[in-house]
Amino acid sequence: MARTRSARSEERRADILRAALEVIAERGYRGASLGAVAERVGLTQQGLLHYFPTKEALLVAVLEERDQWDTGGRRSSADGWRLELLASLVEYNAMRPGIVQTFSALLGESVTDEHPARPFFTRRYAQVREEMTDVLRAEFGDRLPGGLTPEHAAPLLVAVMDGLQFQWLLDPESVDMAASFQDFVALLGIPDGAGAADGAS
Amino acid sequence: MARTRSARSEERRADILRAALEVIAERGYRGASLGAVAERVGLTQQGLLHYFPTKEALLVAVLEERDQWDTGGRRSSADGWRLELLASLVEYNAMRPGIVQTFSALLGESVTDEHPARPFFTRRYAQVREEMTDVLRAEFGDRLPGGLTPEHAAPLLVAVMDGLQFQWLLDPESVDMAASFQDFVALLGIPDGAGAADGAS
DNA sequence: ATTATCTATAGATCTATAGATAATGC
DNA sequence: ATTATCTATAGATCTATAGATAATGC
Repeated sequence: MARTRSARSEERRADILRAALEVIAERGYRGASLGAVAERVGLTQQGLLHYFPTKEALLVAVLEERDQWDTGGRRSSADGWRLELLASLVEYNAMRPGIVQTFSALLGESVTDEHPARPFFTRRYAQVREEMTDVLRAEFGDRLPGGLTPEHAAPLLVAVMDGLQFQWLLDPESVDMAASFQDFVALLGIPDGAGAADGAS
Repeated sequence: MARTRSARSEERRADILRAALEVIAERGYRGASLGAVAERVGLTQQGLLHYFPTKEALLVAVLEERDQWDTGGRRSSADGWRLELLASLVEYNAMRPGIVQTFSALLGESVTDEHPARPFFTRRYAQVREEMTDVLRAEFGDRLPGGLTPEHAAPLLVAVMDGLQFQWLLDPESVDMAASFQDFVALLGIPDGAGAADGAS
């Protein structure tokens, strides 16, 4: 029943999503107006509603795209991922402040009551913690060199990534997100202080 | 010239600030309306503006109060604080989801462009990292047992606290904020895996 | 025919200003 | 007098609906 959309339409939708990411990065979801997004793609606000019938539908599409972006580039299950590869993801993110800002702003807003992104983030974090747990267990077994179990390390890993993003967005000059994450990886993965980071911050 | 406000007025202001914290927790700063705050203290929106002349002035007052709350209860300098005491702060926070939600929402919003809380958070995080560094150096010297320098450990400590708050707010059943933070402290402070956490998550 | 856009507009809000009136404090 | 509140209201937005018109795809 889901008829295929024309290529032209698909392009438009992609343009709108791109614009929405930008506007949300600048003003958050609540602060973003459909008019501002529409303007960026050369449409009226009502023209935009032809593609996404409500503001919330647009948000959902943005979140879905993210989901795909996150999971699409990756092999299905835990294998193929390594702790070490996470570090390169963080490095990659450090080159895309726009995207990081969009999703940090959405994550922040999502903790407020009845925010439409809240169920998405709740689900997603549960899933990410599980995946991380699997990744760590595959790599290290039931106990990491640093002493934690995979179950205990997973939420910390996620917390460090998110927390560093906020500090870095607020003050990119003072926070080296990738280097700090490496420090944390060293802490998890290396039992004694031998290989701990030493570079400039 | 700054005349002392009457006790009655001071009380009203305190009530308004309390109400503002609640409304911001529920809807964020951008989503919070002066009318909603006013209603909670039994004033009209215009009546509230007698105490705080603009919405931004109210936000600033909320942030200042936080600053005082954070720094007020504490001895001035690094000494007196210990890594271990941070853990009890996290435990304490786990009992006050409202406050945590308010400030997590504000932190999240603040990464958007020109958000009025942005300079506040930028300044505050730089300061907190410095303080943490001092605390760690006072306790451990130039190298923590886990191998990191105080400068490297500080941003991670802050990141873990913030990141865990988001996960916990989104899903309090699944995330034990205090226990996870303890896990991290163990990682920082204990060289081998001997004392690493083992309790239920 | 269907899809893409536009104009017009209803209906909600929201912040902030102006100015009146009631309550308090010397 | 000064402080605390209120009513009235201007001026901006914002989302979403209705319905017309232009462009495309069979």
